[in-house]
Amino acid sequence: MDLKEFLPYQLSVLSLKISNGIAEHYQDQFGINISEWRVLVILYQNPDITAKKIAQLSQMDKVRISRTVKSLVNKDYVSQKPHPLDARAKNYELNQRGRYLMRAVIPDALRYEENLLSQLTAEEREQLHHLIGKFNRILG
Amino acid sequence: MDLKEFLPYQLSVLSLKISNGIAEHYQDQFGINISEWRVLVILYQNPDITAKKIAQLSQMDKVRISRTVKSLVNKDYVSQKPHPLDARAKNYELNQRGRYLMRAVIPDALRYEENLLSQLTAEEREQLHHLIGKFNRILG
DNA sequence: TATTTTTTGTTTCATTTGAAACTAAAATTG
DNA sequence: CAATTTTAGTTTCAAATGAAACAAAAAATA
Repeated sequence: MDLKEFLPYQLSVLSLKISNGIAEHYQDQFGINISEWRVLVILYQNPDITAKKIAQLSQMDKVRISRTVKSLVNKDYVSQKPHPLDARAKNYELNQRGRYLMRAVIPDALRYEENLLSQLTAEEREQLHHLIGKFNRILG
Repeated sequence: MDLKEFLPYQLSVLSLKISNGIAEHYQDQFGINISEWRVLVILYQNPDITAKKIAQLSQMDKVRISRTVKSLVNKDYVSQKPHPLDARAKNYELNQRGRYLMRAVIPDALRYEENLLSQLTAEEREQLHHLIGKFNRILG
């Protein structure tokens, strides 16, 4: 039994390497963490949604969403308004500063991904894509 | 820009799914967490080593090693003795209970991995192995 | 309509984490 | 061989996390 050959271990190490690299980069360049980045992407594509919807779309826990949205409102990237039909909820959307930020961050993120993927052959990229899909189906 | 298609996001979700699944399983079945599991595997293969050596072999932080080893000693799976040449360090090894535990845990872990891998074709397994190696080389 | 149950979101609490500070010992240097 | 630097490991601190308890509103039920 060799830990280094054990698949779950390999995946965990790999994924940690990638997320830590990205987290550090976003923090340095834009002062946002991974949770904030994820919520920002969701809001970029889905204006005027509630925390619940953000949780669904991001696969993140509701406590984390609550805190992340609060932080993004404090940092003045996101604005909130009362939900028209449900007094418990609020609708969130990127404000001008938020949209401006995203126009800088997104190309940067895509470059990061592109840089990673560019070091694979077309065949390897295809295989990677296929395997991720397969694992997600297996793991539900 | 679709978060669900973004490679770092996909990898993070995938790896979290797998580690959480395993962590829960180990906790339920054996009362040990991922850190403990990793250190136990290392000690199974490397008797009489120091915390520093465990850190090197496991890729884990020294603070985490310090706490994990302490916990394993408290749970009476690991014994310690003074290092013959360095009074700062101790040598750790599995005791009888620890070896007994590992004889139960390791086949269980291998079954878990086996079950995951068995749902891939031989070709997919080969590709997976290749891609993990490649990513590790890319990411240093 | 009044009561109960469910849902949305926040807060509290305990746990995990690792950076930084620290202790003590070993190695190096003058 | 004293003084300094490095190393092994622990403790302290602050941040991140999520389960559980909570508040408030909506929905379901009687």
